[in-house]
Amino acid sequence: MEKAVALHRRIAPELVGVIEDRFNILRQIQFAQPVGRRALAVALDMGERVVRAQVDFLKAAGLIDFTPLGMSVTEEGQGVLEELAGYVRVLHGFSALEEELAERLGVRRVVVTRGDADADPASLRELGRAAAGVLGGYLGDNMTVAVSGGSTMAWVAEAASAAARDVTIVPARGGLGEKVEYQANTIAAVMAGKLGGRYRMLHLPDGVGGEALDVLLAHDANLRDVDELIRKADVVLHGIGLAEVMAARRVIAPALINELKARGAAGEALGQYTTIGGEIVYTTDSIGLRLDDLGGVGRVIAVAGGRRKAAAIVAVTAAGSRDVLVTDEGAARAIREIIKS
Amino acid sequence: MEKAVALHRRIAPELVGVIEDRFNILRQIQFAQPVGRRALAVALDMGERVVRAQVDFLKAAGLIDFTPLGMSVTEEGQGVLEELAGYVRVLHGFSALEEELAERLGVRRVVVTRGDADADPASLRELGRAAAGVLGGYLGDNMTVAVSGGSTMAWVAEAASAAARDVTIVPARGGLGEKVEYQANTIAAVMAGKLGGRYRMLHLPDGVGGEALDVLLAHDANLRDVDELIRKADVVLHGIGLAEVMAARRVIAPALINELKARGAAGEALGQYTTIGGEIVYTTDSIGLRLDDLGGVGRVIAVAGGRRKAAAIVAVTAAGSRDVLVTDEGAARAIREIIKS
DNA sequence: TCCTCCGGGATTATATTTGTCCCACTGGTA
DNA sequence: TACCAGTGGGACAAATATAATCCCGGAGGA
Repeated sequence: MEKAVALHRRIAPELVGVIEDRFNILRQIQFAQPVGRRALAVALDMGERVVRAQVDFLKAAGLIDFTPLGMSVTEEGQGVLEELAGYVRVLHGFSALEEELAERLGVRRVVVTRGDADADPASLRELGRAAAGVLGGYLGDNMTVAVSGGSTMAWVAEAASAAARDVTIVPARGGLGEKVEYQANTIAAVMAGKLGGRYRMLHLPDGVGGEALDVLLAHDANLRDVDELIRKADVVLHGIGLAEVMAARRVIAPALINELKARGAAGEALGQYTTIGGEIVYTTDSIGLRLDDLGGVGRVIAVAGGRRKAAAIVAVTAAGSRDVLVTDEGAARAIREIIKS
Repeated sequence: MEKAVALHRRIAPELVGVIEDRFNILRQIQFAQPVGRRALAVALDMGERVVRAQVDFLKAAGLIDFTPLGMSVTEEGQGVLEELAGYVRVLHGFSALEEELAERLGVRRVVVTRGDADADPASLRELGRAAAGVLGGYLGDNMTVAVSGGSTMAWVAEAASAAARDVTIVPARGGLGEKVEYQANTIAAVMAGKLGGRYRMLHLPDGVGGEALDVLLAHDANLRDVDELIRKADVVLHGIGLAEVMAARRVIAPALINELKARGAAGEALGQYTTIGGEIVYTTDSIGLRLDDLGGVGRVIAVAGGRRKAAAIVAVTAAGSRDVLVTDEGAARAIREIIKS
């Protein structure tokens, strides 16, 4: 059954709603039988004509009977209803989870994909595809997109496809010295390629702060230019990291790790470390967007998968990423466990 | 998977159509990749725009890739394709069976329902519903429908629902003295009630033939009237009986049974017994339609289920019932075994 | 070099869905 | 008895989705 549902979601997602509608109608009829078309429409908050179309179908399928007193489910309909309940439960699994997480995390929208990035790295591909789809939905002509680094974001860039013209991709924040293919600059370039747009780079060494940063900004027009572009981005797409993992990559690792641990940092995003309660406890020196400074930008889309990242996701969404969260089933279920308590 | 497929067929038949289309397109792409939209449309015998809509969907779902050389299936698409193949195989089970039987039996159309009437009498209900649906498809205003007797036909009558106005239901042939609820007269009346039409009766005692029949016809205007109506029927709906079972019900049973056995009678319909080769070996005395005399009427729909009836179905379709056969899975598979040899 | 076929865009024609009435009828109620 | 609320069914215009049929610039192959 699960296999069939997964296949259904994959190959004909537009018909998920049809099955849901018919299930709801059938259930409502069973609940209130004998009931009329109009009463049904009111109870289900659907148009009378829509209800009618579905109800005519159910009648033709022999699942309900029409009498002058109203409609009632047949014996066969009863049987189908029970089987359908199981199907819809599976079908609904994710959307229920999505709604629950959206509410509990205070995020506008949550998208859950199948799998668990920790258990099966291949599911990152699907996560990336889903995030790319969300991005496509928000993208318009001449927009600017700011992207962070990370392996997850690399998959998003890979899966992106053109949905608008003349987009500009910029790194969301100054560089973090890791594998080049996971750096924000690289990801911006790859994504620009996939989207058929332009990209700008942010050549900023790691760990530059204070006066040094001021000097750099004063002398580098390009840097100022890109920084300005970033702050006006229409869409920000960022990954979420585990605090300890991200900290371990930095030059000042030992000292930083201890400090973060002492302060209870759980997640990292856009150069800032935050506790599970949403308190920001450390900010790396750089330019560009910070997690606590997303006021000037448009939509913010966070992407992260794998159950190990659950706490980090909770932390980052609590601290500021308020629009869309794209995650996977493994992380989603772990998040639910966390926020339950 | 089987359960889900059955559920889909029941609750969202349009879903299976969509899935089939997308499966066919995906398979065709895999077969001919890289291939263009137009070439696909020709190969699949579909409109270019239709192919395009589906292909756009498959692209958005990440199952195929577009390149200037044409479309090709992605790795993910490959996986989905394999799962889909399993789904469609289950789905197609019946329609493949239907087509095979239609061809081998020389019948225009075969409809197979789930179950086996012998193993599970409840499946007769579904058989009846399917037959009623077929009937509804052929029915028009002011038409005349001739129906035979039998328990199967009783279910058909029960499941009938109005699809046209001013229909007249008549018994297809003079009475056979059995349970009143299975007599053609009764069934005509029930069906007329369900269809909101009129019915005519054929009050003819069993086993009346020769001179006695002539005398009756000469004196009974109603009889002549109904007989004429029957011969111009637009749709004939009849059951199929096992030769030995039907013969056993008759008054002259012992002698008749032996004779039929000697002549190799397998099936009975409309008062005539026929061998599996289609040769009619005995005709009961009565008026109305005979199996070998369906020239003047419109569509002929035969309804019978249960694997024990397989040979009888083969016999009757061979003898003359040439339009539609509605049967169940049990009978259908048994028929396939018979006609294979 | 041409020439075919590719994906994508655009426009028009056609179906389908949807909202919104009305109608005749039925069962319960005053 | 006469009503009345609620039923399924019918009808029709408006809105929307779908389909047919072009055309276009461009990439590969001959």
